[in-house]
Amino acid sequence: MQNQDIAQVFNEIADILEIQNEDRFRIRSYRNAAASIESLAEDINSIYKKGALRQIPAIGKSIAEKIEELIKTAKCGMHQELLKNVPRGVLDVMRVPGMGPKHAMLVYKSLGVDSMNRLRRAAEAGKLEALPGLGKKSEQKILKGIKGLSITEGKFKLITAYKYACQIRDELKKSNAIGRVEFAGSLRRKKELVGDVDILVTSDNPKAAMKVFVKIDGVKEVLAKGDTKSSVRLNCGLQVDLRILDKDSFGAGLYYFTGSKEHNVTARDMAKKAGLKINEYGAYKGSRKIASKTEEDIFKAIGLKYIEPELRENRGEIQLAASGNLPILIRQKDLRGDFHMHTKTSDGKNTPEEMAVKAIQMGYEYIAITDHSKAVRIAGGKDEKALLAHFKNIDRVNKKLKGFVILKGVEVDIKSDGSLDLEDWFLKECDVVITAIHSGFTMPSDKMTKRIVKAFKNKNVDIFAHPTGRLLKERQPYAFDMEEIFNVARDNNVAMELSAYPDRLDLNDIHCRMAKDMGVKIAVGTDSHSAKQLDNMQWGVYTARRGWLEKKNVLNTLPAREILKIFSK
DNA sequence: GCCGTTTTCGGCCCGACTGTTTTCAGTCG
Repeated sequence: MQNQDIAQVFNEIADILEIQNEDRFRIRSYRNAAASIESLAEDINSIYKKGALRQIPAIGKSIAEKIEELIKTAKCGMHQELLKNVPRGVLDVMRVPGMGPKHAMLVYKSLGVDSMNRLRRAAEAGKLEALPGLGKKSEQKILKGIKGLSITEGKFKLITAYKYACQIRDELKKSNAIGRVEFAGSLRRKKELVGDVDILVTSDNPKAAMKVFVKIDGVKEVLAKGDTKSSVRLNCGLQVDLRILDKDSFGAGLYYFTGSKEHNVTARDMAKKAGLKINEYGAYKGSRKIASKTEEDIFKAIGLKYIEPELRENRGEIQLAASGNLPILIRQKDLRGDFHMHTKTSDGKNTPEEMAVKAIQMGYEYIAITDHSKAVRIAGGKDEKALLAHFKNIDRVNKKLKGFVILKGVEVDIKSDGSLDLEDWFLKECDVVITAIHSGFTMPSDKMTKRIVKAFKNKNVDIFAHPTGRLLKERQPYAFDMEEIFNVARDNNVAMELSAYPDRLDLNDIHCRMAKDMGVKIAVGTDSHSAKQLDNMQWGVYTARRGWLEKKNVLNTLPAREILKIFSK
């Protein structure tokens, strides 16, 4: 049982308790526990072995016992009992927008609806309309909701959501009815996947502003329209919410709607204990408003240092903001180079020189060119001899460049037995050796761990690229023991890559934080296959910031001569 | 069910929108 599996059990328990109309605070406890487990960096099995379950936030006696039961038996008695009353299909039904616990129970009890299919059939047959509390409009909304689920499968990659959000922002800015425009929600926190886009604006004429919003090009349907809030769905399936805020309380609203929900709850709770109150209109002492204009004002009023949006996940940031010990997050301008990219020598589109020109424009001092090794044939991987010729070419380009250097590197494949795809004598010639897995993704965790450890023991290896191999919304990460790999990486001076490639973002935020805590260095690389893709660095920086990384944790903040010293080991 | 620098008992965030109602419940973020 992995962290995610256990979190899911507690979420299902919460769902069923909600359907059964149980005490809402008890329900929240299970939800909090699930969220807490999901955001753990460490494997919960090893926490259990250390006897430290109770030290996890939101885990008390009762839930700790259930975790133990799940680890030992892969089942939880209470969960099984609850599922006897409410089939799992009823929980699926709750994923439909507009179907909450009350309606789910209603359609189950009265119509026997226990699956998404049955819900669709009941709605199509007009059976929902007749139920108390539901009507024709609800039925239509539910039908639409079911369709929407299958189209979008929920979430969008950050880069995709950002692209749409920027288009809408630019349209809104053209209108006279709209003043300031800001993003909020998970988009502003730069989560790797975004469920919907939140946009906040000021307006002297809210009615006109809402009219502009719902008529923007690309809007497929209007889900809700009010004086302060409207929601639309775009043709691509993405939901966009617009909220109109007062100028005087914009900061309070921005803070509130940026979330996360868990962060807000903890911050409000803390404010409350200090005799204050915060809501989306301001911070209050009694009935007197003491701050509202900017986020900075709100933080100051409740006695906190400013918390960057990427940190607002209730992972300890509020406590550190209170004591003034927040990390100073890395910024893109701290980066002096990019370690991971391909050229025409393997599967890239540009030459080393073209890559260098773009990198110089970006203000970098160096790049490493790291083409594929021969085993990755599909990507035009090359052998030692071809790569040496390619290095000679890089030498020629380097002579032309002033104050900039191209490091000679390779992305060498780790074969299934853990050996590397190129000879040691060649790897010694390289300035930078990246290693990565490109095949045999399905081997069991212990075998995969051994495979990676063996590769790390090769003294020439500097960086482990896209460590988990996951592709967002496409491919699950392959299994290995992250804690052991981090230990071996630290002891052998191997850096872990944070791939800025927008489909990868690998390591993710939680693993970045774990690496930082364990003293493992991170190298942010774009894995670019064209000069233009070097711009993808921003997505890596966002994930690094979500992972609490500071300048000192990231290798490519160092000048080239220090990098060469470290990589020569 | 969890939690504790006012508490081991008594709290636990709260406002907007919708649809179905005749003053509000359900859902959402």
